[in-house]
Amino acid sequence: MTLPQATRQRDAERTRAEILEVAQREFARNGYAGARVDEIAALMRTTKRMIYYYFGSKERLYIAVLEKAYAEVREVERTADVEHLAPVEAIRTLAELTFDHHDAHREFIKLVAIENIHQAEHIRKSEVLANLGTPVLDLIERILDSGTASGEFVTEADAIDVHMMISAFCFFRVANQHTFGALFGRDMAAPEHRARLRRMVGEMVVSYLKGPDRSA
Amino acid sequence: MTLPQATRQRDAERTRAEILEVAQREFARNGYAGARVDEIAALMRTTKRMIYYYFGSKERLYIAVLEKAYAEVREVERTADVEHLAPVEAIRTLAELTFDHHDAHREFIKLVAIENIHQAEHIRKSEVLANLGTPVLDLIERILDSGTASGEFVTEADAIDVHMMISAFCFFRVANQHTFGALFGRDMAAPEHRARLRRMVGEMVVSYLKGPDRSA
DNA sequence: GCTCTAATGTACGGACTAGTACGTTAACTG
DNA sequence: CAGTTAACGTACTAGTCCGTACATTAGAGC
Repeated sequence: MTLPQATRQRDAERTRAEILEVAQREFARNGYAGARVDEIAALMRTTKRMIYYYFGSKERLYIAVLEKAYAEVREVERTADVEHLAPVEAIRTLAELTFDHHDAHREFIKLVAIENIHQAEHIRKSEVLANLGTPVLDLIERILDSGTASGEFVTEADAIDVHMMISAFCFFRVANQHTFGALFGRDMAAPEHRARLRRMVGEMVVSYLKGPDRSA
Repeated sequence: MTLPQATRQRDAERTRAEILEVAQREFARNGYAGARVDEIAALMRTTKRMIYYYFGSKERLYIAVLEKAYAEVREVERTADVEHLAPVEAIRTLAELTFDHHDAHREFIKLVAIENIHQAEHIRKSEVLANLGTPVLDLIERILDSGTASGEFVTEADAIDVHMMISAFCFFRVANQHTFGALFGRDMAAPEHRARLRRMVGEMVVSYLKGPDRSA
């Protein structure tokens, strides 16, 4: 049989994938400037030569890592299934799923933080990422429309605002856990806090959208 | 007169201060690993030799930058005067002040983001920062107690949670503006969005604390 | 099996970068 | 105004790090 064997010694796909995987860890851990090409090579079965063979430069490797990470995240977003729920529960569930999602993709969070330090210059160099629409915005918009129509939501807010509010909470809890922990002595990643904060983000966005008119 | 003149050529205080100032810009712009000691020196009236004379190493310089930045921020927090307001307005105003504060200290925000990428290892090395209490927590606690006593706040939340919620929103808007802008085409720093988001953070925290029991 | 090329390994270069050895001078003290 | 020292400048080093020239081989197609 001439089918590609799992044990074959030369396998472009596999080598490329391994480089991306190891590189993501290294970049997430040390930032762009702090990441070492030699270190990435040392953690692989292959050599530094291959990194340049497949990606050309440290920067293009970094961009490839970003593209892969964003692609995976988008895939998860696409599978969020909350539209069968009533608006209040739909938006609460979406917030909690976003929370779980941030909780589960810490390396991605770090890459985003790193990219912001560099003012997103690498994302802007990538045609793939620059044109990456986000289906979650459409989803939020439909939920908001539905909630406004039924009168459950009274606060005027657009989908981007709501997405931002949810993301801010979830992102901060993961991205800033270290300085927050050092300064306030609270580990936001610990199970007991994690569970409470998860409920909090749902309550927060629902309360906000239901609006202030409670003394009516 | 032997008073130190503004034009004197040798002035330890002034040199030290200038190094810290330039270093803060350089670290905030490029991250810890990306910052160049030579570049800091090139942007000053003095030389690299002085950086090592006063701070000993790149890392100790970085820690000194962090300490100074945190000290300034704490000073601002200390001057927040909202306790004469009723609980709802107090917490709303505090949120908006926090918003303004983040808006005005972008370099500090970046330093915090950078420090989190390094898992706060430098903060933990600093005795000054490790023991930096935060008066804002006491303030929030008093507001919450007051609001709970008057029945205006029904949601159970502690001061750290509320502080986290506010900080997350304000921090994210500044820290993630670049990737957010690149992906969603919205500049959260633009004046029109800035003003709306400022109202949003106040509304958000007030709505959350007032709680869900509006259909009573 | 032979050939051709994609895939891989080795060894090194050139530029950069944190840190320092050594020398000098301004300014305070008495 | 002489002596002392804190403050400062120059020139260099040792090591690091991205990138590459050159050599080699596995495997696909004929």
